[in-house]
Amino acid sequence: MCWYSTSEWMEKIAAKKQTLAFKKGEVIFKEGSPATGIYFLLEGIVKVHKHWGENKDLILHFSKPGELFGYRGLGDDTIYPVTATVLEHCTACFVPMDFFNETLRINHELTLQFLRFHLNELKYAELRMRNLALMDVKGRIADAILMLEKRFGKRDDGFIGLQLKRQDLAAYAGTTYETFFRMVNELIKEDAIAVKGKQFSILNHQKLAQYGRVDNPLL
Amino acid sequence: MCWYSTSEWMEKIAAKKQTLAFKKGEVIFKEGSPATGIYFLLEGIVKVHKHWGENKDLILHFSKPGELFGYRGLGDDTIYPVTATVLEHCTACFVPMDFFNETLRINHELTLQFLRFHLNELKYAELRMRNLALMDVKGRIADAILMLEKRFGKRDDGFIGLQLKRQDLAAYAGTTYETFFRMVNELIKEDAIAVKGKQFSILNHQKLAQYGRVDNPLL
DNA sequence: CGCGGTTTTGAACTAAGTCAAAAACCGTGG
DNA sequence: CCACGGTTTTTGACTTAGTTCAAAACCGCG
Repeated sequence: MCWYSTSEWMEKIAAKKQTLAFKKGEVIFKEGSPATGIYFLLEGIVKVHKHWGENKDLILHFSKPGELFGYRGLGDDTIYPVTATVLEHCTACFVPMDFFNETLRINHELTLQFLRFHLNELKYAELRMRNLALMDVKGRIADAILMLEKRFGKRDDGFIGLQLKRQDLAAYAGTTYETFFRMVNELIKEDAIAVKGKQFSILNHQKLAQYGRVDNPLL
Repeated sequence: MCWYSTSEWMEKIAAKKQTLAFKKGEVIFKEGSPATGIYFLLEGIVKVHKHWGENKDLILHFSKPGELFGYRGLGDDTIYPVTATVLEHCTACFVPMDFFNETLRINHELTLQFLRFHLNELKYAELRMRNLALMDVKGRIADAILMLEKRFGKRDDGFIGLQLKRQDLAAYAGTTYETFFRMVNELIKEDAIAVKGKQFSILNHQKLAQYGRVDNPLL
């Protein structure tokens, strides 16, 4: 996910531009509002999500320090197609759209890396499309948990290095709170995972992967 | 969708490289097989899809002449994450991966266009993710039909310029054949669309858009 | 004319969503 | 240290959208 890992560009940016702080629960930008720039996350966790109807939304992505978000505002129309909300207090460095576009025009290496990054994002998005359309809820939840461990690692005690509300986990798996809850219980009963408060840990990757799927690039 | 429209690159390619012909029903490349290159479609229609389980699959995209497909094989792993199957007899020009990558390395303008294209693809994929997760079937079918008209235009008699099997339409909307059928009946009864064999036409965009959604960039 | 593939319909079934209401948990301020 | 109010968590009962299965009817075509 770190397309820019070999790029010095980001460091330069981070040093030069102003950094902003956002507190838990704050909305950084909202679906439908004009896209003014992209953000480079220095600390904290952000969720990127899309909503539908009154109180439904689907979480597309959790961003962690060192990653970009808001780049979905680039492209043909300059409106954020997603909302970004702070899950854990964060600081981010804001890069105005013009500046970023200009940089892309000039820096071929960066453009290539950015392209590469998006190719992977696209693949992942399409994988999830299929999962949402064809896989059952249990499988999607299994995938969600595997993804979390992969992306946020696990601590010494085995629990995943990121604690989320069940509501958010459910919204990532594309299901309701209650259904999520029931499925998690089943997974616990089957000794596939263990849960303690907001902490999740995977006991049996094998079993979990049976529900989810092998060909997930994030696993 | 025509990211390359202003690029001369494609013409050069099409002139230089060999073109291949595929007949209806033929699989051009298959999910999981090594990605050898990308294709530039000259004639015909191709569906790009992902499968799951025995007999389920989700259609991600219909490609028409003048478009690329197979670029999803680019990126970190060089395995096609999708299958491409011919819907209407087609000819395509094959561009080996190495060559394409090399071109990207050299041609900055092309890279930028390609990036732009993918940003839009990503947005669209994420929009559809949300639709699959949160919208009901009727809405997704409405969207599918609107998308078809938008992308393939309508003929003089008002019918959409592409005829698909219901099976494929259902697979695009992420539902079963039978459900698709029933929903289409409802839409007909409500005078939102008209159907004649494989031909679909939209009678009331307004009504259709109510089920689907305004914020679809393809509409 | 008959055969293979669609289309159409009905009925049964089930996965998942919805609603509602305890129970547990948590910070915070007295 | 406890009580309080609000947010999560946990459960049960119910509803329903959508799938599945199975069997007609239909249609184009060799």
